Amino acid sequence: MLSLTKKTDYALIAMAYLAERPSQFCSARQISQEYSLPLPVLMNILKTLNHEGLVVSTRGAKGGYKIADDPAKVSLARLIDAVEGPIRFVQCVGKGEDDLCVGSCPIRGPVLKLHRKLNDFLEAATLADVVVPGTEPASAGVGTESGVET
Amino acid sequence: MLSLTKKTDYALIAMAYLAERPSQFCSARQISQEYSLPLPVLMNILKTLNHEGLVVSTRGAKGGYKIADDPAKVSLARLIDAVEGPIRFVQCVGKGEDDLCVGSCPIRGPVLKLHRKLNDFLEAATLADVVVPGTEPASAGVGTESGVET
DNA sequence: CCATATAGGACTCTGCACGTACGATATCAG
DNA sequence: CTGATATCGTACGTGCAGAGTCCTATATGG
Repeated sequence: MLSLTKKTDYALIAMAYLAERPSQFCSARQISQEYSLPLPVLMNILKTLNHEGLVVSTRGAKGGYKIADDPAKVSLARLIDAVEGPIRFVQCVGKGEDDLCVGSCPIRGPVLKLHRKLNDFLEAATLADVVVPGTEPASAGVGTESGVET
Repeated sequence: MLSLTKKTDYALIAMAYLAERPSQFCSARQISQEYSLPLPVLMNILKTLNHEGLVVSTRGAKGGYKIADDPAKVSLARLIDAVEGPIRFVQCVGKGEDDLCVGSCPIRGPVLKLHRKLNDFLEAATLADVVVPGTEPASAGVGTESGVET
């Protein structure tokens, strides 16, 4: 349904937390308590992030995680890709020989363009856009300020 | 995982098919045979599209579906919303009192902005962009005008 | 009347998101 | 050295949504 999973939510929160403390190691417990996230889940996510190189880890007592790169250099696309796997706006993006797209699919080309647009959008949006409250992420000239409720 | 479902794929194909034949009624069987889609599924989708007012239907022999509006006026957001329900880039968009966002969520505001950007992007992209091959789909302030060319 | 087509359900099956659990390993404090 | 704390790796279980099927009713054309 065109939504990110909770994993990405958690990952975003954790990365935001770490981005604000770039010089210290923070334990998963810290973050989970701060935002009431289920600890085991968060640990799994941090493990993944570590494995993908988005954070660095230190084991043992006083260990924890630290952000690996400058938040301004971490695109949302990379984060999502790390946590959820490759982004595929439509099914037949990465294959080329999808069962639907065997030469007869009339919407393949344009939809691919849309996919790239979305991808570029997520590439351009960085962690810094999410962390810093005042920042306008990628020219937000859209005035849709009304009624987000329901 | 940030992807559209097959329903949307099918709906897009069906709508594209109907958009190219705006003056005649086409049966679900026609479309399903043309693109090798499972007929019952396609019928379900067309039923939904009809219910949402995106197509008009005629029952009985020689019946079928016809596109309801000008393809240029049908946004992808509307189509997706019709088929898959409300678009929610992140979990806590439509509620305001999500379990995660009880005042302490540090990424809520910026993420909401991202959500709106994505939404506007899908609002701006229309069926015509998908149907007509040469059209540039929706340069709708999503930023990143990196010339993505096939 | 009969064939064809949609209308509108209910229904099953499967995969993934989500959360849990356990043992192993590495570091710090005493 | 020993114990406490933390990550590491992996495996398991549950619940829900996506994907597809089936059935009956209804309307139209021949």
